[in-house]
Amino acid sequence: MNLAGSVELAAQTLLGKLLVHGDVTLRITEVEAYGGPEDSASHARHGPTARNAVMWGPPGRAYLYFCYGMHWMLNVVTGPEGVAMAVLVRGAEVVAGLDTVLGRRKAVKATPQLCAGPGKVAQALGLDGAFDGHDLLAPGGLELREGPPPPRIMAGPRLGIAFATAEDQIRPWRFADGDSQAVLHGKFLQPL
DNA sequence: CGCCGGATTTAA
DNA sequence: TAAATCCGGCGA
Repeated sequence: MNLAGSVELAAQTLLGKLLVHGDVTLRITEVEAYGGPEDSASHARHGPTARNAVMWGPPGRAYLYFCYGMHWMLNVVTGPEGVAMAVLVRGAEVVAGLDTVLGRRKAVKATPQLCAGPGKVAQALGLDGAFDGHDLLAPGGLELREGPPPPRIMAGPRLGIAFATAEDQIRPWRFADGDSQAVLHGKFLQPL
């Protein structure tokens, strides 16, 4: 899969791809692109630090970070090595391992929103900081695999980035599978 | 070294 | 609508 181009195209490419960890397989339904030379919403905006160092590494690695004191967020690093780009996985559908996911999510039954939300995705896959820097393209552990691309892609502004410049807040770098229910706030999206 | 605030979720 | 909850980044 092509993760080396622009981060917004890489984000669209990741829609429909599969995340596999143990007996759990998720299909990506919602993503957001971050990074590039000038993106005031990106964790890379202040340069490399111990936390975001993986963003400058080769594409196909996982970037895990802890947020709001309680949630882990899964990103897929994209772009050429030396350029900080990453795609936040915001939503997914359970393809396999539902019982494991229900246990981790502390849910009784499956709903379309079971893994709709970045914190939910990482929790469903059983991820934490130990997976930061993990190679998603190599076999073993957490893997990113090919999957059917969505027939329709929706796009809109990214969420939760009030600290960014107005220009970057408007930038339509959030993408979703137009036919999936595992997408939050679908009303703010329009066909790509 | 201390403060500010965050790429969120959940329940009331 | 607010609380939970903690660490990274920045300024002093």
